[in-house]
Amino acid sequence: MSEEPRFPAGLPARDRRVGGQVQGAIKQLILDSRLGPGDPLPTEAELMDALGVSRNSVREALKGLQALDIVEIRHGYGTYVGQASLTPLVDGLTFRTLARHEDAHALGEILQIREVLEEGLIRRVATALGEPELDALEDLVERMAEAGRAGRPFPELDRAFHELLYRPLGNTLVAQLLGAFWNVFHRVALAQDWTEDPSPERTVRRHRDIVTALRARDVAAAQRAMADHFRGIEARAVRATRGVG
Amino acid sequence: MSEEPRFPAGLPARDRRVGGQVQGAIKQLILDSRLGPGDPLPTEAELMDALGVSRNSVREALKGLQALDIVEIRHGYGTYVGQASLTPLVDGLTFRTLARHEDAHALGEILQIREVLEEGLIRRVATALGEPELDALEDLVERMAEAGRAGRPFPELDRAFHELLYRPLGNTLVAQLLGAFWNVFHRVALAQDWTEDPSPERTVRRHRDIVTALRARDVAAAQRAMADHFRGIEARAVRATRGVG
DNA sequence: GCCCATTTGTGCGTATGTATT
DNA sequence: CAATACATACGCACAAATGGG
Repeated sequence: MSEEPRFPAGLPARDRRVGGQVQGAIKQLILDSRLGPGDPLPTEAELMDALGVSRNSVREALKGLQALDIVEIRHGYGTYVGQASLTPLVDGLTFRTLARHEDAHALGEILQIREVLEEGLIRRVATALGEPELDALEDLVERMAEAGRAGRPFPELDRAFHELLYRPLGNTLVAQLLGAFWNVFHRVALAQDWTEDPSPERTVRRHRDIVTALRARDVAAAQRAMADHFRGIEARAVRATRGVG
Repeated sequence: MSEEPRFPAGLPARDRRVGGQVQGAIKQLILDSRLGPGDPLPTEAELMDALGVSRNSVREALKGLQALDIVEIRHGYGTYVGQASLTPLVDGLTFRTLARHEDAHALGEILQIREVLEEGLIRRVATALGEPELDALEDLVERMAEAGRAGRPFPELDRAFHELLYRPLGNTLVAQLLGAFWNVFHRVALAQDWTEDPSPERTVRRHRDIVTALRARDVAAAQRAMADHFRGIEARAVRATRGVG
């Protein structure tokens, strides 16, 4: 077994895994250039010149970064720094949940994380919520009740409620994370049959209980209301999956 | 074949382009064929034939799926179904944290999520932990103390402690999620200067307090110990970032 | 409205690296 | 070691989209 140098003298030394190296180089370029979301990146031609690789390699690297929402590619216009959002997590988790053949357990895991997060967060946000925020939350509950009476589902209102609830924390990541889990959960649920809420008025009441507890500054009651809320979702989930299986 | 309506500009562009469609087709192929992690995928030639697109399009789509850990590409061997792990989240969050120019706030957000999660989880796991698990945790603490006395840092032991702690929950997602946040946090910290723990014995003691409280089946004390643990990390973080800024 | 330059998207051919048999 | 199968990389040509004159 000879340890001869792998690269002939006449050829430029090319690292293995050029694709991965190019991705790293582009990420480093963004960091070094202090570029923020929305800022334009060099064109593919400039990148292949700057990095000394072919256009295909540049494009494949950009495709990988696009999947991570690190870059954003606009056809016929240019490449830009992405938002680095949590959409890759949503895509990955939805696929993962759909691919594992026992959806019930996978959905239960997601649900438990949401529950732990929201139960802990509501305690932290309870004192930070002012009257205007509480009014806005109550308004959302009213619109939920309205939609429920009209027989319309209200996933957007539910989502908005939870997002608004934790806004005072100023933690943008936790909002996006909860949104991501919410997306995965409802997307997987949509891929199966159980989109209809069997008892909307119950769901509305649980949300109203949360607001009431918060208005009374009763942290423990708010936590209990949130736990009840998730117990309701859980019951819905096991009933649906049992019905399917 | 239905003609898709024009989407508003807000939608991510990759969902309506051919490249995105090829990604979706490959994902659907995996789901329809009931393939699991590690199973082989059709070769590039077969994919371009099956989907009616060129090799470049297939490769770019695969590169995107590889970034999401949905497929795994082995040079010269073949493409396989990936683990759908949370590595994309790690990559995305590390980049996001490094790209936002105020690392302190971004790290604080991650830390708060870890804290909320672990504080809620330890309550749920407290009753499920048996004597063997507690012994294993205590053993880890002993090895931490040993490493601390020898002046060696012990990030792996810290990581193992928290992973072992929540194993009885049987929630694989939460373990991976905590691991992902841990990775991001320490990777970003490594990209700056503050890798050294100023007071290892303090860190060891906080872990020991957690085990002690768990052994006494004192849930409230365990939660307090966990909160103290994170208070320590927080203090370390603000001190380091203040020193840098 | 049309044309045109720029930029990304797609397809094809070819050579090379890598792992299995 | 040779043959085979496959991914990796490069280069070129053309199509499609966008924005501006």
